[in-house]
Amino acid sequence: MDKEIKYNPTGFEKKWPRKRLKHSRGKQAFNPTSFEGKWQHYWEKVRIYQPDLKRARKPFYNLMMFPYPSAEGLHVGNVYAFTGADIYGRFKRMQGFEVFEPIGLDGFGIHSENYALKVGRHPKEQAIVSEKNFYRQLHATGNGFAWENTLETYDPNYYKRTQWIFIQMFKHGLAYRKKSLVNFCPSCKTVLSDEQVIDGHCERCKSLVEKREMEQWFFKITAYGEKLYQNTFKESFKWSGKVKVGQRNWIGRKEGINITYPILSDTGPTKEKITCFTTRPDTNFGATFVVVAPEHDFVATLLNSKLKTQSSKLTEIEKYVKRAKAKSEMERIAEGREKTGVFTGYYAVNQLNDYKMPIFISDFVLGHFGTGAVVGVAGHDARDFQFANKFKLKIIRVVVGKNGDKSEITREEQVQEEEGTMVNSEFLNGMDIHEATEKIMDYLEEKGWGKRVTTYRLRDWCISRQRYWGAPIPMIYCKKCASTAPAQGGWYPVAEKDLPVELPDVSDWKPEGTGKGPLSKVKSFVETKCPNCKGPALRETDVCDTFLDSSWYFLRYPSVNKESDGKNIPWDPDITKKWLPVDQYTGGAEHTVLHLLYARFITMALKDFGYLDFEEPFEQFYAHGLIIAEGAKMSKSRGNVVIPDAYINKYGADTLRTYLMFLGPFDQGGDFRDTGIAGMHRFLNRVWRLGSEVVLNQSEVFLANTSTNKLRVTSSDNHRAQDTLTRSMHKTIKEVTDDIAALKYNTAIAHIMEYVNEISNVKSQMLNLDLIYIKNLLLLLAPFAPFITEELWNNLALGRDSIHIHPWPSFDPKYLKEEKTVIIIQVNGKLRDSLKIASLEAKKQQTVEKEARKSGRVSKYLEGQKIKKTVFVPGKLINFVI
RNA sequence: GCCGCAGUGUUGGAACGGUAGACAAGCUGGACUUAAAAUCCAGUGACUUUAUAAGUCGUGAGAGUUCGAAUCUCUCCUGCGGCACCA
Repeated sequence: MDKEIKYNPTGFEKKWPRKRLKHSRGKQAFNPTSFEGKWQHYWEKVRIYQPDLKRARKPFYNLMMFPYPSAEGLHVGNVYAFTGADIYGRFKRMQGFEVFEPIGLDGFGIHSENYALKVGRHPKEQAIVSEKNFYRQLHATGNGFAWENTLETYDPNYYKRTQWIFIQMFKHGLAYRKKSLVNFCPSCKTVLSDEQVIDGHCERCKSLVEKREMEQWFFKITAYGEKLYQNTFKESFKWSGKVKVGQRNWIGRKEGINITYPILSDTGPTKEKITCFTTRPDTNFGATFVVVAPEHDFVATLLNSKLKTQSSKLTEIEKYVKRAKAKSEMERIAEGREKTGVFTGYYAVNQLNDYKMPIFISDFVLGHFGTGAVVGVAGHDARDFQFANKFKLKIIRVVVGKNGDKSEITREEQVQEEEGTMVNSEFLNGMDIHEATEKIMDYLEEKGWGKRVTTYRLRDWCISRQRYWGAPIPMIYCKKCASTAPAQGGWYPVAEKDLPVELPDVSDWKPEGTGKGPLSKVKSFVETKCPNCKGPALRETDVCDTFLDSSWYFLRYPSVNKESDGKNIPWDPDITKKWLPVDQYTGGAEHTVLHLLYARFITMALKDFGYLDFEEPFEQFYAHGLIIAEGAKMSKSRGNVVIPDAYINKYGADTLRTYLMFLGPFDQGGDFRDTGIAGMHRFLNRVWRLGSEVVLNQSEVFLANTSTNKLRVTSSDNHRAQDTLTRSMHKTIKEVTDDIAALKYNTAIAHIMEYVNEISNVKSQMLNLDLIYIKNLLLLLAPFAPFITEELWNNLALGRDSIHIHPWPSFDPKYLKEEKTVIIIQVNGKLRDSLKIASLEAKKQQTVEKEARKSGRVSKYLEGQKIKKTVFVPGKLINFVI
């Protein structure tokens, strides 16, 4: 316990604060606006939130997801997220860690550009306006940000490094161009990544996404699928459970087997083969058909007549494939699950039983999953059944479930997808499906008909955007080199010394949807020299997905003020070694498969390139909850977006912060209400009044007992009250410390409130209130309400330095032990009475039992009854079973 | 359909298998005030009642484990979030 409670005018004057203590006898009204600005300014001036990045001994990197600035500014959801993260950082700082808590703006990208479009301003001009507004608000919320390390993704000094990362990806073969069906948002007029398509709609503007065949830049995230998946199971990977599960689901790892079947025509064997991926090879004796996706190579083989097909059949196939490819996402959804397809005229041979399985083409099979071909087992897969039913294909039962039903499968409800025992499967008969799966896989591999494989749902990250407001992709295309060195494809990265490829300042920046970005119209930008042959060449005119900007920003923050160009990498290696990986990352769960996956991928890649020595960027990730308003998610269209400014002006940032944290558990969010915030303001006002009752004596400072019956307080009253309060204080320190460590802010605040109530209760029995009680109250409250605690700390001259760098209070366990313990008395598990006895006695069954029987409330139940059993929990309860 | 999370007073929410409803909000009554605000005090799960006291019920529904269940197990219902024609 800190003993420094005496007022020390000399030490106090020297360093902190400059303002002279006012011996305010009269109560000052609680007026947060009168001091919040002052402290924010002062904290920055004396740099209490600015750790020594080079020399820190106990570094703690406390990161929160930076906001995308747009629109009207920060909303209360941002304040919620940042406050929750900040409280943890402040707690760590007071525990002696050198906490680095940076903030910046994710201002590049479609979100900000769409807003600029809406308000009719150039994105660059809008960025200046937004930046100012966001930083003003972020200052006002009272977070302990390292303001000397801000970054903005649209700053050329930042995005030149984003471009550098692109180049490294290209050089290491992880960035490539590919023509394929991509997601296209007709409203944003650009392509999107799979992760940015939510339920077939654009993640940003909610428009229905179309499929278009276009050539785009991709990042080979699939190369890291296995690692991205496996790392989530490591014990050191301390992330919110649902985010972990979300990542795993998105990656969609599946173990199975690729089975290769020879292809027959009507006339006999061909040289062709077809490979199907399945996770259920155990059912393969029941396979009766094969379906391939319209994009499958086999279809091409038919269309280019490598394999002969009747001309009428060929026309039919051509028609089907054309229609399937033209189908938009919208039409697919509209069609539901109704199965369509066309028979190819060829058969695949199931070599297990020589069954001739007709080969169909159908768009329910996805070209990009597995091998793009599936083997149909209609009896044990609902989709296969639907298909077989429609095309009148044979259905064979090979598994009998728990219900023992061995009948023929003729209706969809009978399809047996669960556990069971094998039948009609020769050497597998009688085995359970898991045993059979292993057995058949061994068999197929032995025969050379199949090979065990792992597949992933995850697909490569489409990085190109046909927009203006982003980092230009730093690539150059040379037609001449494309013909002389076709292996390179004619694409060369911009020389690193020429970075950044600056985004030209143009007036014609709006997206057109032609498949090319606005930069393609800027001749002076497009025309350049080939880095290879020095001849005329053309720049790439697409810009990077904004998620690339945010996939590495945490690497940059600690190095913001270091040029670190000696090593030619975007961060200082020594500083990075000291601060990374991030110790604690806090953000919204909506980024489960977007930002978090990309950031992990980029980090892994950079590690493999040798630029980093860790592969997971965030040791701990905490997903906070969502703040809703009037029972619904905040959105502009609903008109229920809560802007914090008015509340900060009216009640102060402390009230808003503490109120938000008191709403409920931090990972659950809550509903924002005006009545609740007024209640929190009342609480802080009580704290304020407690702290304002200061009286200076000659050598001592204490809180005067203002109660009217002070004269009647005896010294034994005083002693007893002191004792009660001391116990309460130590208990509160323990509870609040434990709760903050577990991010249980709502209960931490409740415990502080209880403590304040306790002070109020016993105050009238005390001659004066020792300052230690107030001091610890302020320390516990400091992470939640940084301004009011600092102001009172200063007014009461409680320390030489800011409260926010004062050591966190500790508790003495000896005060946690109560002298008397309450023992619960139960009869048959029902509460009948309670007993307050000395703690030592409470551990002895004999004494407790004797005392318990004395109780009238208990004895009336025990009378005339035989006690079968007595359960005694020392120090807790006694239960008579009759 | 699959996976995850949740369901407790009027409301937000507390409760290592051991006093359900901490702490708040709201409401009711009272004190102070010319009045209001602010502040302070008291009450506030439902029901029975002989009502300053005693008792019964009560944590989405039902079963189970246990001396004892909001908490553990199973089945079901509802809500939220994620994935979804993924083989």
